[in-house]
Amino acid sequence: LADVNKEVTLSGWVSKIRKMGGMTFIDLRDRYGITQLSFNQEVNHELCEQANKLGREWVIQVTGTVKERSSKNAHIPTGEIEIIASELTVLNASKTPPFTIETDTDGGDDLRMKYRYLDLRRAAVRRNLELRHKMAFETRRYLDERDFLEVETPVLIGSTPEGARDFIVPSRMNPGEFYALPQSPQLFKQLLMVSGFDRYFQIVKCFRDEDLRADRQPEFTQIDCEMSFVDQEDVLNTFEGLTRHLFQKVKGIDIPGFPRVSYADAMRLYGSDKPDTRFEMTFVEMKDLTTGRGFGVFDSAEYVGAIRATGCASYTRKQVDELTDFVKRPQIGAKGLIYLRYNEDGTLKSSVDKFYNEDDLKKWAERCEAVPGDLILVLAGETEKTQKQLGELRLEMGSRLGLRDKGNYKCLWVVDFPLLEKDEELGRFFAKHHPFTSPKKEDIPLLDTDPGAVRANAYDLVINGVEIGGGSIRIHDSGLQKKMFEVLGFTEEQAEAQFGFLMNAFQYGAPPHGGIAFGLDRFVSIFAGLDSIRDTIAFPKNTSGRDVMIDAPAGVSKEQLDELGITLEPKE
RNA sequence: GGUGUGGUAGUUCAGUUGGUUAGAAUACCUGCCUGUCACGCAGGGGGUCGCGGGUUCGAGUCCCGUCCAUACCGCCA
Repeated sequence: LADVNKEVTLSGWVSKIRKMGGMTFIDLRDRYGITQLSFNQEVNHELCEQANKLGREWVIQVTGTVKERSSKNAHIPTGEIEIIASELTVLNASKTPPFTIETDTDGGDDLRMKYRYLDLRRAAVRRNLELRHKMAFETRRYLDERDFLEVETPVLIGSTPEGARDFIVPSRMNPGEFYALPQSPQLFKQLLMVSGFDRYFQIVKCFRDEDLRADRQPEFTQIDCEMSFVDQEDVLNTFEGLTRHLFQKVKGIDIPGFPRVSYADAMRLYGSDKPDTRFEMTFVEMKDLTTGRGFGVFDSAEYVGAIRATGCASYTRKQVDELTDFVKRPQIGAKGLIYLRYNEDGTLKSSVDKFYNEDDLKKWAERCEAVPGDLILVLAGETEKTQKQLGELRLEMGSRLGLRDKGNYKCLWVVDFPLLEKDEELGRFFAKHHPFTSPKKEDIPLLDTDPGAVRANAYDLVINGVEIGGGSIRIHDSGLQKKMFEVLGFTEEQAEAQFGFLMNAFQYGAPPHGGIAFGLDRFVSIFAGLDSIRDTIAFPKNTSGRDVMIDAPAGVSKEQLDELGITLEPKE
């Protein structure tokens, strides 16, 4: 409104045309929003006719005077003003786009990705990229103020067999040999610590050739950080600070200090190493209360666990059946679901009344701190599996009860991860984080006796049930590193061949160090309230790893293959 | 690799028990309309029902295969 009566020149795209007969209104869209242009037959007949000939998404330049509208639109920011056009230039015509360029577009995901350059014209998508920019910018500012140095690390590196599948790049100058794209700059950032860059960060593309999900892309961006002369507490404090800084500067939200939970407690209370702490509904162990009444399922179970759903005693048979079907889906894999209704009138009704009398059930309710109106859901079986299943059920109930509000942010550190994970099929241990993660000092003796019980100086940042980042304090002692490779089943030769350069470097005065990496795409999706990271990325891939816009990947010419010394087997 | 869901107009979708000429909304085109902003009104054009095979007098609909998309499981140190 401050610009009223000023003459302005605007350039942009024709978003909408409303022809009223004697008047024509055009919504002009540019990066900053929508402005209404007004044309009037009586005032300028020729210009109005010209405006009537425009089509959607034509690029135009308009000169005119800013006027206060006689009828205002309270729904849009520029709804009080319009431009009375005096000059109109068509800079470029446009084909009619295959979907509407609006916040509530009629285009499906498939089509939007094929015409991503049009999709990006939509304010809803553009805002995500603006948010991403702001988060990256504020990250750089926060880390710069704390003397972190951004250093670029190579993208063409060597393949390592540990961890995710590598993307492989053939080397023309070294026929038969291949680069790999980094899954993360892990080794390089540790080498930078040896070099004395005691605070490093990089906002960096990483690559993993694994199957995709809504929150997984083959190339994704990490805020990758490493610090020297620090312990776990320093790293946690620094990056809790970064997270709070981002919430403050980008979302305008003050988040209190992050609670911490050990991996063991997270599994015991939530059945997940990335619990959604926007709601409680923690697990209650029921094994001792449920054994010895002749109910075989519970008697034979290693674990019996319950959750209490507040106010759900009124659930119909159909609703309980839905929950039973939910936990019995193959992806979850429970055998069945036991319920106990604590009715409003104080009576108790369960699906196992045959085996348990009212006193028994009363004890269940007490253990769960249930009150009349509550519904108790019980799963039983092998401990680890059942906890995971109960965790899925907990999330489902949280969603059903509306306890997972996207605008409510709960941050959590999960700490004390196990160092190793046993692969039951191969019968050997793998590093849960990576092989350079340091064990807790007091657990080092267990490396020989009970490796599975060794806890690591490793931590994850979880926001609303999404793993946003993780890291660890690394091993900087070559003796301990050797021991670690031993436990992981590496021969000395294998360790030397794959990580020799790091082992060598560690012999030249490696400082104690540790770090963390945040998934920027996921971080942005949480801030934007999106379930998928796809719309936080300008040009994402679909679930088959394809870019449907440029149609990649695609075949290459025989000449290109010949230069690389690559021969393709004919498809069978 | 596995399980589920989906594929019909430019787009988003509906389509009954297998049965006449496959519909709606929106977009597009034409005309009318001087304060619209999801403008309105009247009219019009627009379909390889993903693809291949089968059952049947007859298939968008049923069966088999296949491709594509998507969510999840496996996988993702």
